[in-house]
Amino acid sequence: MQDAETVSKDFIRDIIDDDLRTNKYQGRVHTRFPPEPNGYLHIGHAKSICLNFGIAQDYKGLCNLRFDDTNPAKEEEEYVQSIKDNVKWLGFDWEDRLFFASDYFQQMYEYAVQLIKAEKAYVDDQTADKIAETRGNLTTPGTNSLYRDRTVQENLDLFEGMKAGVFADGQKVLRAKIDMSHPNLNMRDPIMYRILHATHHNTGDEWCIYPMYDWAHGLEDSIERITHSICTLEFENHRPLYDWFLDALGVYHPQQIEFARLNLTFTVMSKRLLLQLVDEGLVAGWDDPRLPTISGMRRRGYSPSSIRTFCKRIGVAKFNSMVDFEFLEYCVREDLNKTAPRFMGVLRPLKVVLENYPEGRTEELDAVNNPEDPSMGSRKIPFSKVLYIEQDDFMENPPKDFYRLAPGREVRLRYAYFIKCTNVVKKDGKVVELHCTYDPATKGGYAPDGRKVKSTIHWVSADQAVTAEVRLYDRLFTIKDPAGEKGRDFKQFLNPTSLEVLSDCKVEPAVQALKSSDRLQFERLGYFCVDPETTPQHLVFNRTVELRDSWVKKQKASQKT
RNA sequence: AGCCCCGUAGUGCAGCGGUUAGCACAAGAGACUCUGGAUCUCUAGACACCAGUUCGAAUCUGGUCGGGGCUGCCA
Repeated sequence: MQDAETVSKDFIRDIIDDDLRTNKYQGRVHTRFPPEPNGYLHIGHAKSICLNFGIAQDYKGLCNLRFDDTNPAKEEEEYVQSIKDNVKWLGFDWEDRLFFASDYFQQMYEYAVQLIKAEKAYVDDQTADKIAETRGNLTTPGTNSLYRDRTVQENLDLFEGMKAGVFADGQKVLRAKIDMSHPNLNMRDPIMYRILHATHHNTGDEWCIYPMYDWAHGLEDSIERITHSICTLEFENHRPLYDWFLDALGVYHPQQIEFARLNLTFTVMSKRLLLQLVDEGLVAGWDDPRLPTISGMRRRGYSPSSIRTFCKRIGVAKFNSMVDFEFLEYCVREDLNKTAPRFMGVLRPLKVVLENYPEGRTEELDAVNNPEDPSMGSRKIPFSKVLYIEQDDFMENPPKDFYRLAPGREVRLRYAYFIKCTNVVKKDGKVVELHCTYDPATKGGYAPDGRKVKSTIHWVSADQAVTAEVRLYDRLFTIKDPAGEKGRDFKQFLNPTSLEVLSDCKVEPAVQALKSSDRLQFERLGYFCVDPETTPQHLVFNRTVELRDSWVKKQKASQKT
């Protein structure tokens, strides 16, 4: 499906329009998505992916996938693979433009030599502590390093030594010579290279000096002839540095543009915090369906197009915002409503015996696969004397606005017959079985006498029912902004009931034809998908999202008053 | 505190000197319905504040207030 819809342009596209008008980049539009492979991508990254690849599509330009792998201490091959998978799954194609910052290490090194020769960079022997100390702070300027005025030759020799591995980690750094009293801290002689005797996922042990983000990123963009380098707001203060390096080198100079990152209610959106949840076993892994990771959402049952639509609709701006989780849910429901085949399944079964239905008889009834899309056809569902219905669909003493099944009440079984409850079987005060009568004249769900029922409920024939496991997910946290509580550990806000496993669910036999990751709707319950752990002997479904439920909403509203 | 960025319904965005300030979600009411789903209709709800420029300001300017970012050899 397409996500085309009329959305007005954002400020970034306005800038691009201007640049096109003034022919700033000879009509080119070239963006990039530059993740660091130090974790799994999340919905916030999806926003950036949709922005960067989306702009390239809109303007018939190009978008590169580039791994910003300048820190071997944190980066791993597993992450590279997952990121590639995620971008592809979201529906974007980098074609032959898969790049790594580490591919440019040699060229960056040569650029650094160029800066040294121009007396714009120097090797500093100070310790990390000393460098931090002499940087000054928000209100007081920093002070110059006493190694700041080394000769070009001395710097060249030392830098070569750094590269050759003659120094230990932290013993020396290469710094840009800018201004230790600059009001922007980032401009106080920022570090360009640090020594790290670590094995890099891509370059192995070839290098023991690694470039810092500020030095590397602009070069990567410049080398790839990026036109618009789009990043998040926290890099705003780094833009002067980005510009300074490229100007000092006199190389091709893209434009950095910053936008606000996505925040979602009831979750956390930081790789560091997500890593904690995974490492401490608080969730089942990076693809735990409760996580806002792309892999987690995929396993939860979100479709790529629903995520793309969401990213498009939230827009892009320059102020920090917090998007309601419900909005994401709205986007999946909207998509799945049109695309997911319907089935019947009972989560918490309540046995129903039809007293007047012949023993041993079975019928095949017609059911529509998707009322929103007739082209999806129909299927047969078995019907017999003993059925299961949802426990929630029966109340012994119902309030008057409950219009499902109750003693003496008649309801419709979807695609089947009208039934009326005649008797309630209880055990230890708990309802364990219902006796009902069915009206043979209402086959297919219509009464020839035109009488109406208040509600239609779902059911499964007991003999043919397949037992399945269903995993119900709820929000991972109990408060809107768990990471925003100052001085408190976000983990104390974890929702203890974010996962509920039901192991005795009864589903109609047709679901056995579904494959891993297939998405579906269990009528009246919500959208689900087949978990990868499913086997023919043991079906496992994940609930993606519930259907909107005005009955539940009503109940909650009345509870409050 | 210094520097930078930003303030439009509950939420997310649009509005680019003249609009009854628009859209979507959420909320409320109703219609329809073999999913209390979907769909349709309607309702309520915002320019942070104060000056100035202008015939005219949500839009331009200055100030006030409020929010965010920055003091890693992370990105």
